[in-house]
Amino acid sequence: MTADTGARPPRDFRSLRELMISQAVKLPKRLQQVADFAMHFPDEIAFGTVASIAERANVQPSTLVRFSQAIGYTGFSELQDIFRDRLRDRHTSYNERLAGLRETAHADNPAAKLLEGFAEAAVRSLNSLRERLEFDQVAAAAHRLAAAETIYLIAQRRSFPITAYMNYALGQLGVKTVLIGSPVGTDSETLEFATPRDAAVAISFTPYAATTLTYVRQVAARGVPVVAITDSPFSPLVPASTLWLEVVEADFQGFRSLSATMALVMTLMVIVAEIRRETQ
Amino acid sequence: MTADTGARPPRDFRSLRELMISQAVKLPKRLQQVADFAMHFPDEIAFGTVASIAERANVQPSTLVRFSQAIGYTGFSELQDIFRDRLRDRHTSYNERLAGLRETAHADNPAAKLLEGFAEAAVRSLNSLRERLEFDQVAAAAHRLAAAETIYLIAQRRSFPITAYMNYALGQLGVKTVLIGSPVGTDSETLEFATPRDAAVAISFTPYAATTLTYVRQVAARGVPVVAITDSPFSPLVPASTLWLEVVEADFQGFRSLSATMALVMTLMVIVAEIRRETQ
DNA sequence: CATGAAGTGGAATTTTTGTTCTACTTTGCT
DNA sequence: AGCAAAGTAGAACAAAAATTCCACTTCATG
Repeated sequence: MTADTGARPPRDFRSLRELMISQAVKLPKRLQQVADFAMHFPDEIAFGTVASIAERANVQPSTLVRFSQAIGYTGFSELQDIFRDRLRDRHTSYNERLAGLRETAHADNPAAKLLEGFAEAAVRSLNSLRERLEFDQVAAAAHRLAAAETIYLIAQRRSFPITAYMNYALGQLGVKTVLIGSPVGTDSETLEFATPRDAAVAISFTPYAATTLTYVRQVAARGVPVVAITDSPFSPLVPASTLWLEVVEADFQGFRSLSATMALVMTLMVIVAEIRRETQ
Repeated sequence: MTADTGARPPRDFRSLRELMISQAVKLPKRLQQVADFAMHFPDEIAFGTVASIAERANVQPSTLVRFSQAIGYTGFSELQDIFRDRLRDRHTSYNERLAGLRETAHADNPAAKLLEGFAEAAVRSLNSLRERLEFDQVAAAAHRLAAAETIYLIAQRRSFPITAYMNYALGQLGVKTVLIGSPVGTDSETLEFATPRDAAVAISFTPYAATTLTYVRQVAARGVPVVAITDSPFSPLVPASTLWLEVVEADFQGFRSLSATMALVMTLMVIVAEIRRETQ
């Protein structure tokens, strides 16, 4: 064993990078060459094989293993994991570090840990939405909804709060809505009043609530345009709807965030209100 | 060979995604399951091994290979390359893209700007909560609620979705709740059943809904412990409640985020459930 | 410049991984 | 209901990978 300090090796890319740059451990020529290569082409380390990387770095395969061990890992694969994690949840890495800092601060406080988890899941969901949302579809959905006389809001269980909020907010904006999911149990009858001049918004995530799907099919059969908000192209809502938007919420401890969906419907509602104002 | 169209398979992630969504090739159940998984956890495909992915997706290793071949690749590795390439050129420019894409590409896109605003407000709210929340108070609140026979949930207007969510989630956790704010108009009578052995959660932000305050005073007068969630020490809810938690939500275009409050109540609910489990 | 320790290259070995094959199950059709 | 076709699970196999090992080279030191 060469430069092994006995200390534990870095668990994340950031500190591994620090270590390599600082040269706290003086590495022999070939190993230093590997370090340089790794900092220069981190993706190569993440995706390559020992053989392929060795070739590109003009080094023997065994050198890569020795390098990994010199830093303190048991083998090359462990080192590679660090490089892969870095690419895994690209946008979470920053937040995770923040979380790590906080965790040490309130290490023994379960409430702090939980809040951190939920907040982190929410932020992750929001970032993924920012990156992946198809804004054309949002605009198309908004036009559909703006043209509707009445907007029927369909959601059950954990998605119900979203439609409850839409019901309130759209009311404030002067848009006529009907909130499905009332405890009165007359939802199906209520939906019989919907016409093709109206529209519906349906929200459902895995595992898709059966009644939501039933209602969507009911109104779709009546020719009512349906905007679905769901979490996968393979959601049963997709084939039943006119138009759909994808939101994937991260979860923590089995509780799925609602933040991204909330942000999406807020966006949608504001655009609907704007179109209404323009076309009046 | 199954659904192989003979056509050449996609060379980049984007078109592969399209293909899977469009269902141009109708896939059998297990292969569809793989497609679903791949779209949900693309990173898993990029870094995992056939065995590890198969396990996570609840599928046999051979299914992954058949899936790849059904799309037109010669084997799994070719498919995996697509997923890896996607991460390769993403990360390098992620920060630039974040800054650049949003401002240049969507410069004229109102939907993107709105979403950006709402997402940003949500993140800001969450961060402020993380920094400022008094975790001791959360623990105290959780103990009060855990000791309650029934938890009454009081909120109106824009806060109602929060209690609607709590009603659902606490139900899942086996905690008995009563959701105030039903359209039936019998809320005040319902609250007459509350006793000091119960508890209430009241949520209200500026401008404080009058009925929420009325209800809080009503139950407080009956000796029911009240946990208030509000946005200022000067909120009228504070003097009327046993215990209060502060959440300040940022807003954008007049729409206040609900993300921080959501994260807070999730935290609270999990702790309540934990205490219940321990003391039973 | 002799000598031991550290470093290195390349082949040998072991482990992991992707792929193929076959018996069995499900599905769709008459 | 019966039968062919399509789909699937799981083990067997082949390929490719990581790791180890050992002979050889370089370097520092007295």
